[in-house]
Amino acid sequence: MFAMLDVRTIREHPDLVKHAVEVKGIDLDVDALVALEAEVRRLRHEVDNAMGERKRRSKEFGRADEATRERLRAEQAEFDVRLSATKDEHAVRAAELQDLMLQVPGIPWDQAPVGAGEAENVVIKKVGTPPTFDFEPLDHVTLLEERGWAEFARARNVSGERAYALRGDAVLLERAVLSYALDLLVTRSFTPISVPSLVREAALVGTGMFPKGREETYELPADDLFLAGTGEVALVGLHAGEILDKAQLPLLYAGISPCFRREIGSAGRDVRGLVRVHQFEKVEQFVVCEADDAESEKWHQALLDCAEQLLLDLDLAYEVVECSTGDMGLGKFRMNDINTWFPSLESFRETHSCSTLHDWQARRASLRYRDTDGTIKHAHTLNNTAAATPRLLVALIENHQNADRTVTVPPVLRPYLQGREVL
RNA sequence: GGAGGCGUCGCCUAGUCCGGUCUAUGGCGCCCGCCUGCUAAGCGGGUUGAGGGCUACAACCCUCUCGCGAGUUCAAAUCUCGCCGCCUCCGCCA
Repeated sequence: MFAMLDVRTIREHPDLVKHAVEVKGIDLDVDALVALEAEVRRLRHEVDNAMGERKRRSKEFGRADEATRERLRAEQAEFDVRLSATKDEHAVRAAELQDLMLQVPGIPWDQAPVGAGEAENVVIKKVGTPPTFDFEPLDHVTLLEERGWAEFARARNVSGERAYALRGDAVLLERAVLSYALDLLVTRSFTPISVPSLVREAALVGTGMFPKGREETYELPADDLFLAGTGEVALVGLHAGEILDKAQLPLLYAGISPCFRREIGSAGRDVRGLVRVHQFEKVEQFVVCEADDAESEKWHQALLDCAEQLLLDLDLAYEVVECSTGDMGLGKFRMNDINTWFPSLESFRETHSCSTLHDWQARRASLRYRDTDGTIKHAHTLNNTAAATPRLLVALIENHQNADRTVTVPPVLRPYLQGREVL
């Protein structure tokens, strides 16, 4: 049974949910949900009692003689008609409830800026300065093409819009960034893990991607599978349905996987180059920790810090944004985007997104743990990008380009490129 | 793609052929208590999960839960079908 909030919480504190619905701009009738929940509970109770009755009758049948059995069979047939009618109604109403429950938002952080969307996000930190060039800098598409580092036209002939093929040093640089990100996380005790991109629907519902993000997701109907837009889907899915021991927490994963997004909602936007593509590589930070506000806050900061460290190491200017309630999405408690400077866009663009989901996602995926006192609780989950390429690659080559069309390699990446200082 | 085997309450396991006191057996582990200079052993009890009644998140009671779902039946761990997963072999293949 999926549930984003405990039904009890919704039942007993509908105002909390209503408030979340309002600030997140969600179309959901909480009163109707509460009423439906009561109805489902009533029907369930009715079914439970009838099942008990049926059980007793069945036992009586076993002890009865043949004449009595005939009578009991007849009675039971009549009884079953009513029981199955109630059962059917319960099933229908429970399914309706389920649909609504999947739309119940997580309660956002009380200090998150309230607003309808991205416009209300607040920049809370700026680090580094965008580079100034004493020559006319190129945008990444021109630079990549001049250096023979990418195929766009040819790739699009093969695979359609937003397709690309990296070539030569661009491939090596991409590999270097991803390797560096993975290694950075490993030094911080994250377990590197490669996860499937091909996932079942249940995994997408469990993460919270579905039902809302359905049209954003590639579907493979012949196999009842989907292409995940992020490694988070499989990372949550790995432990879905489990009851972990508290001693196993926190789980720290550095997940690596190809990611696929249809970009239906942004058709026509960023169609040039590598900023927004359908297929990309990502190293993802993912944490499962105990259900404690201070603990998940701690990990939120840790995930943010890893991403910031990476950008510092890559010598890129960035800003950290406190995302508004309308921008953060259905399940999130808190979201901080990190926007990195893109010279050709003359602006900061999202390269990382750090989210705390509290137990919202864990409830959906039924990811629980046994606490030291023996009680079973839903864990908290968090995630953040570590490095997503090729978008991050764009920032790297645009920011570090030189007048002679070479690109300076940040020192931390040189060990992954045979020590080369420029490409 | 083909053939076969298997999935029981943390782990292992009895039960499945011949449906009903299975409110699922036993062991290990774990928890509580007793005993005991300490520890171990021994003894007694507890130990799947979900929802509900009641409501103090205690006790007690009810329903569901033997991979998941549906079917047959008065009655399903047990019979039938579908799905999921694991194992073995054959074929094909990075």
